[in-house]
Amino acid sequence: MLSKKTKYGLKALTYIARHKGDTPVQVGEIAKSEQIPQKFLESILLTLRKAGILGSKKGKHGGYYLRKTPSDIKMTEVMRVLEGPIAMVPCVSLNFYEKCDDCPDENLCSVHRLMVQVRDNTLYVLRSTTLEDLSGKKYV
Amino acid sequence: MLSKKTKYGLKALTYIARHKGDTPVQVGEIAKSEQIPQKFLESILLTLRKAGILGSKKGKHGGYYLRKTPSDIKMTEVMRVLEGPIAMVPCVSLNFYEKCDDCPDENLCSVHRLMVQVRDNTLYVLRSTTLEDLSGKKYV
DNA sequence: TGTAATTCCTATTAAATCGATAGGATTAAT
DNA sequence: ATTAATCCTATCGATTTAATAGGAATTACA
Repeated sequence: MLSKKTKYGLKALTYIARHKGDTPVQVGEIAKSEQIPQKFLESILLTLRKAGILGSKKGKHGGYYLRKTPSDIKMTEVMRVLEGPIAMVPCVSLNFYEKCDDCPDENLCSVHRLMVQVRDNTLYVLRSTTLEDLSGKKYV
Repeated sequence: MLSKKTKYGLKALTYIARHKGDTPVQVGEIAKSEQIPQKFLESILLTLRKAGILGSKKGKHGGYYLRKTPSDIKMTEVMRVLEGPIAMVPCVSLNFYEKCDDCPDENLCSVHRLMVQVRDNTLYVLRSTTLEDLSGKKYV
């Protein structure tokens, strides 16, 4: 299940990507427009900034902006920052690998092999989708 | 993240599918072999039985057996019973659909559209994989 | 220079979920 | 009867999630 954190984060990124002009976008504006609790959104954007996806300007007339052009922001990156591992089990995770306590041999584990398939298919989608795709009106 | 419930359930189903002979398989045997807490596994197999995937025989020499041949047990079915919706958000779920409170129009929601893609790819894998695939030695 | 507006940071909380355990009721074979 | 198994309900502790609270730091601008 996708966490609200990730959902809100994706919506906020989309909002910022659609924003015209070179002024940063304020949390309050996004929160209001997307119906997201402002304080919660603050912490999410902070996470995205620390991950290098967003930049920020403090003080009056401050706000957030993208550090890269939307077509360079892949969904794999965003999902890993907000949601964590893309794999459904740590033992098939590329970026957050962990061995299972139980499984003596991963290659013989039926669950492992199934989850590799799921991971590969999910990765394909997330790698080939960028923020530009999300923020466009059309979506193929 | 895949719950332990689902992971244990898949391992147990695989174990039962590999079992030779027409005697039912006992919880204790599976628990021991797969390193699963027995009481926890009991409740999982009960769930699978109520969902019609497993049958059971009570009393001495009792146990669990498959209600269908392994090649007829799709991963979509098992996952929905144990893990719940396959979709990452309720608003793109085929079997557990729920409208989002926020989103006024799903077709305009960037998250919705991304999650449809993820769902379709995951569904493809889970639909085309059966318990027979899991329990076979080889896996393509 | 002061005030308002904004991001930044840490801590806390309420609720939900997860993983597991407990204890016995029921059923069937011998 | 006795034994061995599934069946059922309830509970518990730990973790995670979603959100809130309160204020510190920074900046624009009158």
